[in-house]
Amino acid sequence: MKINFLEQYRQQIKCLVALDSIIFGFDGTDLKLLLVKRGIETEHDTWSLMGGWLAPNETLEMAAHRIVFELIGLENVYLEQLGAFGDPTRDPVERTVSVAYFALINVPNYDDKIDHVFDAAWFPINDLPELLFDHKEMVAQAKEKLKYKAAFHPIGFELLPEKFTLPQLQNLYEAIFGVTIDKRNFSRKMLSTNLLIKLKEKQKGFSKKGAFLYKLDAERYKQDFNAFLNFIPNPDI
Amino acid sequence: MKINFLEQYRQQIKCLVALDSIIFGFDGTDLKLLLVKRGIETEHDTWSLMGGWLAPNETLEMAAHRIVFELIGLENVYLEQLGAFGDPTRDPVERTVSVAYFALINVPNYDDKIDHVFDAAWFPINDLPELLFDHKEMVAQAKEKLKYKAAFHPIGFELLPEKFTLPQLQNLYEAIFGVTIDKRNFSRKMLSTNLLIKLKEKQKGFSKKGAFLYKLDAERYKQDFNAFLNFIPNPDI
DNA sequence: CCAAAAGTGTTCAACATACACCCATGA
DNA sequence: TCATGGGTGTATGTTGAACACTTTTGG
Repeated sequence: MKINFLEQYRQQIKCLVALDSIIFGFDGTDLKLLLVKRGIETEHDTWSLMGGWLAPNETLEMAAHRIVFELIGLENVYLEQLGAFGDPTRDPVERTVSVAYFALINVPNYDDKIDHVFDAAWFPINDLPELLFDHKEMVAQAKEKLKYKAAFHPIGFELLPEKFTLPQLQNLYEAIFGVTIDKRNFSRKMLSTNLLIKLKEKQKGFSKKGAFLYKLDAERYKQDFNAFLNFIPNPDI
Repeated sequence: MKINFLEQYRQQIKCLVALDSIIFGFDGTDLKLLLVKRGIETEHDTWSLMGGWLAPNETLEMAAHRIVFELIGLENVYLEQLGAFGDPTRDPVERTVSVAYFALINVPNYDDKIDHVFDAAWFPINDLPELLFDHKEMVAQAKEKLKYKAAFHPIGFELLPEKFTLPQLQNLYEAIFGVTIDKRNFSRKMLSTNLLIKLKEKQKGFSKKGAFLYKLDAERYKQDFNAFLNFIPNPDI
């Protein structure tokens, strides 16, 4: 039973290891997904997640960060692993195991950068084009995971600019969970977490009255990784 | 920017792809983990998760099932992906990306099979030996994920025999979440799900009075993948 | 008869939900 | 002045949490 252990390693197949990132963005109203046009001949009209290859001496997470940076110039985005996708038929060119990550960014904050990237565009989360390989399945899983996490953790704030209004925050949660929420109940519940600091300024230009801006209480945000909301309607993962 | 796409594939490094399974078991009282002694010379005294290599033409999940079957003879276990672990230093022999799965089984149901497997043993979940590579981290993440899932889904039942008592079920939840639960509140909440069918038999031999046995309502169990319990005390994942 | 585990109800507090009107402003 | 979106309070039902005694029976 016990064979030479180097032999055991030598006999095994090796796979290409790819990284694909599902990048969620929020523009204050709608939840969106950032896609790129695949730069290879056979699939040059197909939209795709941000993908690239694992390099020697980097961790999976480092690779995911590097690829997002190389493709669209974004650094320090919130990235979290979704899982590995390894169906032998998923990439017709060669057997590839892809590790998917999802990222959360605020659209207006980065718009100038992304605008200059050729063949990258935001799509409404519920109206996506055809996607490469098994990327559709990856997106579906990422949406579910986002729901789950957002129900218990304040990760939703990663999607917002530094200063935001309560109606924006409510739009975000409604987009994530695909529900409508009573604004009175929403504001009471949200403010009761004490994670928000009300500013003196108002957002101008969108509504006539203007809405008060809030920012995160950075201290509490770091410590309070407890269950804090309960908007999750039907956690099916 | 657009280079030949086959060239793009050819330039990349390839990695070994391993699968490691975290196998949780429950014996009616304690939550346990199934480990094997690593069968290679350099590490022959180190305990390890159930691991093996990805074969050509199988999916990741098929491979994980095959490996669990080959090592301990178990089929049709509940398996769910935990994620990929790819630190370049995690396996000192050669660069390996490992995809971890966790499994839930009922200990007494399979004890006869596992007893005959050389170098496999159950360990209490809170008293584990040193583990190979990054397996300790994998176990830690699996415990967190188990908490999360068990809070919303009836997956806990995978760990129980077909017939079980309410005190057993309560022990299980207490072991998963590391808390104590009031038995009156527990039984009321659990029975209110209508997922349990009370049998006429009692469990004999453990307590003097004997406890009524229950079984799952298979119909409802399949449909009712909704939030159904709320024992989750502090979901930190 | 006694030790050990099983079983069972009530009260109180906290939270979720439902619901409607006035305010501020730009056009 | 009016249309649009922002902001606020209350009442009701549900749910979670805390809490102690009786029952059964093997040893």
